[in-house]
Amino acid sequence: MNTPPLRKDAVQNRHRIIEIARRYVDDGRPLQLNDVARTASIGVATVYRHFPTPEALLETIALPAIEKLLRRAEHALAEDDPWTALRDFLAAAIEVLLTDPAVSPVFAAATDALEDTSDCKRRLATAFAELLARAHAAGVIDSGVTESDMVPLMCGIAYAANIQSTLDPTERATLGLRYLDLLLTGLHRP
Amino acid sequence: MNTPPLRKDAVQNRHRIIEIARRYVDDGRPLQLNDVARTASIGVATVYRHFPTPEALLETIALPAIEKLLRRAEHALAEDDPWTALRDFLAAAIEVLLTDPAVSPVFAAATDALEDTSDCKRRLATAFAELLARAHAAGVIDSGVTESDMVPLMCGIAYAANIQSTLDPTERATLGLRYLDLLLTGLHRP
DNA sequence: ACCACAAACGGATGAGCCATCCGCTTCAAA
DNA sequence: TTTGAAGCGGATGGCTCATCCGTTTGTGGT
Repeated sequence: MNTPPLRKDAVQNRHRIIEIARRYVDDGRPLQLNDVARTASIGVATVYRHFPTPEALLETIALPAIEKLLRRAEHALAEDDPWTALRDFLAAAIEVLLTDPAVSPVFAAATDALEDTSDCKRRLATAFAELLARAHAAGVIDSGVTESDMVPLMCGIAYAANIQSTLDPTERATLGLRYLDLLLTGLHRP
Repeated sequence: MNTPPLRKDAVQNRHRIIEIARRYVDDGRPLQLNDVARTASIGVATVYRHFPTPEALLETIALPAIEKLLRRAEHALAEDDPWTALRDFLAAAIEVLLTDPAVSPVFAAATDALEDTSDCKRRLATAFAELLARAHAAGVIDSGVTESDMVPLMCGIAYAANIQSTLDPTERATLGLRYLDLLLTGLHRP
């Protein structure tokens, strides 16, 4: 099931595509494969061969940030106080969502283009479910709220902060953290 | 500045276009003007003449719902208790946002295609600002939250509820109201 | 060093969407 | 009924998308 290693010109092209694509998402330009190919001075077909759809490319771009978030979740599991653990992780999540524009579309998407993305999201969901379960067990959070509420709610906060298109990314992140705080006040049972 | 009345064949076409377009948004299909024209058995140019962009058509579709919301806001201003007034209005807003798929993109858009839309949004903002000011004056709401927070937050809640693409519109509305409740718990100062 | 072949490349190309332009039709005021 | 302005429609050129296939390039074996 494992694929043979890529040829060295292929890996080079792949990196170049990812590098150019990263600029596109950072600048908020739409990720059009033809366009990326031209900018990268690489044949269209090459880009399509590496990334069959814009989503696949976007997921590749977003993966490192999602993996980072996964590590944060696992790290949070080491924290003693369940509420602190949950809150800190959620703050990290908001920060990632608002800092890297590639991430939120990937979380919002119903289906994933890449196996890696699904894996990572699944593991993240597991870790987060554990964080939430501990908070529930300790009685520090509204008993009605589930894991399948939290992902959309986080995306919703990111969305709300992102609508403020006049603000720069840093300000948006701050705003997002404030919104999170409002929500958490609503969820917290001291 | 006021335009001459439309010819009767023109108004008929206009209605037909709106009627077809309404089906498109209700079904979640993308609102492509060429496509709408073909479905309506009307020339492409006619559609483009009435609605220069998809946004203009969408705003026309959404306007009645937004006007309804405006009336709800004005109605809420008659309510005595500032918190009840605010809460009821926000609940109505969520309900509209989640019931009519045309509305949230119009609110999320940074600029409006139609003068009418801008007018209506502006008046709604004014009424809402008044509701919020009363709540602040009565000290029943977090003092830091402003009107320019609330619109995005409402859109965020709608967005969060809409991500649950497996649910039907009614269930999504219920979910949205629950999310609103969580947020309001965080905002309320009894 | 060379060969052979698989892997990867690139761009020409056809399919499909968008929106405009302009010759024709229809309405309504006189 | 006439007349001209308002409205109509679809052919069309520009643009994006993604595939196909002839050519090039890297690699493992001799």
